[in-house]
Amino acid sequence: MQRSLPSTVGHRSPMTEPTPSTRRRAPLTRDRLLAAAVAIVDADGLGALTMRALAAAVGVQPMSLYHHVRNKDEILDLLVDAVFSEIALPDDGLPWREALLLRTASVREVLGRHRWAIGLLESRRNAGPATLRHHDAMLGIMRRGGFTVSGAAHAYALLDSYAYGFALQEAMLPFEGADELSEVAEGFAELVADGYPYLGEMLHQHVLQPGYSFAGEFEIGLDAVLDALVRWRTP
Amino acid sequence: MQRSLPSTVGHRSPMTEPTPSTRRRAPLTRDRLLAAAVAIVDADGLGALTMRALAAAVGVQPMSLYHHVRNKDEILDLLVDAVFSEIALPDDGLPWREALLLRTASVREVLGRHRWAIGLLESRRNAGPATLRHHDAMLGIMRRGGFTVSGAAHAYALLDSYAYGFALQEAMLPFEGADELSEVAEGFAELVADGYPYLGEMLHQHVLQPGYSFAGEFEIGLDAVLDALVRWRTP
DNA sequence: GTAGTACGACTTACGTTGTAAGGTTAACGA
DNA sequence: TCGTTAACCTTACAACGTAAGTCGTACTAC
Repeated sequence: MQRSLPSTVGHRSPMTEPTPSTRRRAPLTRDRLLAAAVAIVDADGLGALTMRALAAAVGVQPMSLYHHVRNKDEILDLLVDAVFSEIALPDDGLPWREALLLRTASVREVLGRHRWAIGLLESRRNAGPATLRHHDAMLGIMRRGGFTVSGAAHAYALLDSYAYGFALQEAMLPFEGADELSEVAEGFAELVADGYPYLGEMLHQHVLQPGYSFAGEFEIGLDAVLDALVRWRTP
Repeated sequence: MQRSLPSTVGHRSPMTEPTPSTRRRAPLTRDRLLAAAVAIVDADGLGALTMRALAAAVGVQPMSLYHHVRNKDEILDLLVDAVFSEIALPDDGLPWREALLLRTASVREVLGRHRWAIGLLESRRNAGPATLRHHDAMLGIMRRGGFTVSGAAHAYALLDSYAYGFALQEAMLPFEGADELSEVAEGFAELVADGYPYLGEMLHQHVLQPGYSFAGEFEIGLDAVLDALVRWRTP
């Protein structure tokens, strides 16, 4: 803003020379937007994803983003779809149990890599193309694996409930990694002594044992879930 | 600071007569705050819970809230703990399977009643007293039911993954109730025809059948999960 | 009584957010 | 040459969380 006008805002800047770089850069696509958005949330969490920050990341002014997405909500939808597109879908040839195991482990891996994703899932109702493709492929694996239609519905609901819920619990953990765990555990110790006997037992006889990690519970539970699915296959 | 300085903003309002009502109302407690907060989010969702809205609901100015809570985050922690305190904990005398079934159904019921809760869980790392009490009671049920310590850990992780994940999936559904469902389904029909054969099959042969509701999947999956737990009991 | 003090409310103000409204420029088709 | 259009920019606004400070009241201690 410059000196001339004293009081009025003077929306007239000296038009900071058309910034030749502005004119020559690639014209910004939804894909570039999305990639930048993923980078931001991966690095600094969902809270860091503001329209201004995103604009800065791709080198434009905030309002320019609205030429490529309807609003911030649409960006969040794109993020969710991007997450689904990262989940590995096993080869068609694999036996159903192995296929489901691989892809469900992939769900956990992807949700762990993008720890913001679980929080987004809850609020999104608009499934994107990658999401639909993913669900269709999963149903295909189960149908070809001998599950009835309603059986596949039951199995899929159970499997994904487990995967999402596990990821959610990991996000809720008050610690991250073994060192933080022992910190938290110490603080708990006395608190637990009076009033929470079973939590204390769990803490000392299981959680604080060497080699423990909550992540390890995942395969144990997944194995049990997969075993449970057979009831919905045609005999 | 007082009158002398002329140019400063003059923080001096004519002191709108002490509002006798102000002086006579009950002096606002964390509990009243919490109740008002729950009412707001139940009615209009998490987005409607602003410090200003909450203040208005309890009849004070926004900043007065900070005498009772450290910041908004603490309110969210209180909300989560309030949710846990609503989950029914069955009598000690019940057989473990029945007890786990009842309380897990209660989890779903409570998370369904407060549909904002799942979204909050993910971001909260500070377990409140009701939460700790709840976990302790659950572990107690399992330990007395014959589960080993590590077995109880496995079982609890699986059971809650299922419960949370199911609630999360319910929150993700693009429809709510049977009528909205058929709306969405119609829009899907052609989209599904080309490209998503298994989704189409599921839609027509299962989801669109009379009497279908995703909620019904809950007990089906829960039964399977409970069956799977026995492997972690002492023989 | 009267002074001291702490509590619980209030006011003001700041920086940040998403985005509505409209302006400017470069490229293109006629 | 002159629209038209796409992509970008500027300004402005209401709503947010909350820092900082003010003030009336009620409970104490003398």
